Amino acid sequence: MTNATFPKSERLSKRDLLRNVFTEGRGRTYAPIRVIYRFNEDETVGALQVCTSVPKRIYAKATDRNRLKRQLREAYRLRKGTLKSKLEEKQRKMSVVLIFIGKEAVSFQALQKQMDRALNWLEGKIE
RNA sequence: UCCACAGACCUCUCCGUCGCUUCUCGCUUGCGGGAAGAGGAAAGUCCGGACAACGCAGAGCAACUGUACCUCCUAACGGGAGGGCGACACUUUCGGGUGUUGACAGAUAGUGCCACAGAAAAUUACCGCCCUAGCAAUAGGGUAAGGGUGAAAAUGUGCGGUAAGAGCGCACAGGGCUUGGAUGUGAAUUUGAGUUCGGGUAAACCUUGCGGGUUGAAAGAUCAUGUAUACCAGUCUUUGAGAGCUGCUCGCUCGAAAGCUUCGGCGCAGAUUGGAGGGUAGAUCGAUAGAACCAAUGGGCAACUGUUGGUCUAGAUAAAUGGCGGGGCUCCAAGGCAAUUUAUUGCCAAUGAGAACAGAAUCCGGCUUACGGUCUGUGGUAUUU
RNA sequence: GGCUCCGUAGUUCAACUGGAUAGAAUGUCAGAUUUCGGCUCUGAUGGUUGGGGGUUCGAAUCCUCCCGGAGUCA
Repeated sequence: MTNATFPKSERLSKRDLLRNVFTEGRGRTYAPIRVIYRFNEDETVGALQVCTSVPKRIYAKATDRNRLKRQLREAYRLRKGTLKSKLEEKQRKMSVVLIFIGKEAVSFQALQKQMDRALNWLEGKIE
């Protein structure tokens, strides 16, 4: 597995980029995970930036939201290698938002399986 | 055994591995090593502070707002400790004791309100009783004993007294106010004298004592980018103009609202010229060593605190504690083994779970609310020996 | 993170500053009218006044603690 880290530079935190993803991005849903992505030409950021989110409307307690975000981030971190290397190969930049929209928590194995399918779909979009 | 209350403690642990945040060391400057990394409530934002900006000539009154038995603790508090008084419960050898609890100043400073019912809800007169006038019906007056109403009815009982009655007088009992003595730092307790008998409501207005400038870290400071309608200075023009989460502010005249008195200072707005650099987005500081924690010892009934020694204990900014594998421990328990009282006790234990409430956001002291477990103490209850 | 405000039938609003059965419209249901339906008329239905505790003789109203919702501040 190549480079399974998740430093701060790979997190989507700039306000303009985040707003653009939600207004102009394209998305698809894989079981409990909603994926939204958008290509960008910002020169100050790296090739791939990701933001995780859990809606407050479904999970009212902060502890539940924190735990789901950690699991979502962990599943992404372990499987993102091929997507990132392909982006660097094709000289493209991508912003991604991962939203947990399930009504109840699922096991980590099931989450990871759906994450694989979502990342494969994103790889297919790089052309 | 169960229930209630009070107090103390804990919030699984260890190893490996892949990652996250901060600090630190090393060098090859983006990698490696090391250290640390959520709570008792981090919550609600209900109080009190620290800190910051703005305001402030000084002072008094008013207004607004909070608070309210006493003493102490504390940086401060509406918090806490101890005490007083009242209420309730239990108990009693009827002296009291124990426990729980109270927004516990003033209703004898004033104003208001007290529905329905009732004669009357606070200078009361419907029935009744009594007196006078009258043949009588009735009229005038006296009265608060009796009647019923209501949440609440003019202190209660007895005797005297009277036309009938009435604290009108007296005795006993009870309450209020003023005042003297004793005890106590004080609230207060106890006792003597005088006076008095005036319903409730202040979580109605209010009165009295004490306190409060306003706004809050999205406060505020700095940097880079960079330019206004904002700011400063000069000149000219005009009489009304701008601002506001702050007791709105300002020279003269008039007028409406904005609180007053003494007193100090000062023109406002528009145009234009020059200076200067606002907003937006970002970074850094604020910002983590403190009214800190732990231990020993001294003081105090206690809250708390003095001294000495030791420790460094989260600082993130879309927001850091997670994933996987293994061991231990605890709990639930299918089932197995042994013993006998044949339905109980003891031992072993696959599998499963590691919980409940819940995630720091400037920081402290409290309060309130949510909630799992262990231990100790007190009280109650039932059972067995 | 701070500050401010609100909560009454299924829905939209009342209830005169504490006074008794919490009222009106609309909705729903039933009946009448109509060949049938609508409109119309009549009647009924529906509330732990967001929840708990307190003050008071009495609370939707006053006080306090929670719960839920909304607005606002760079």
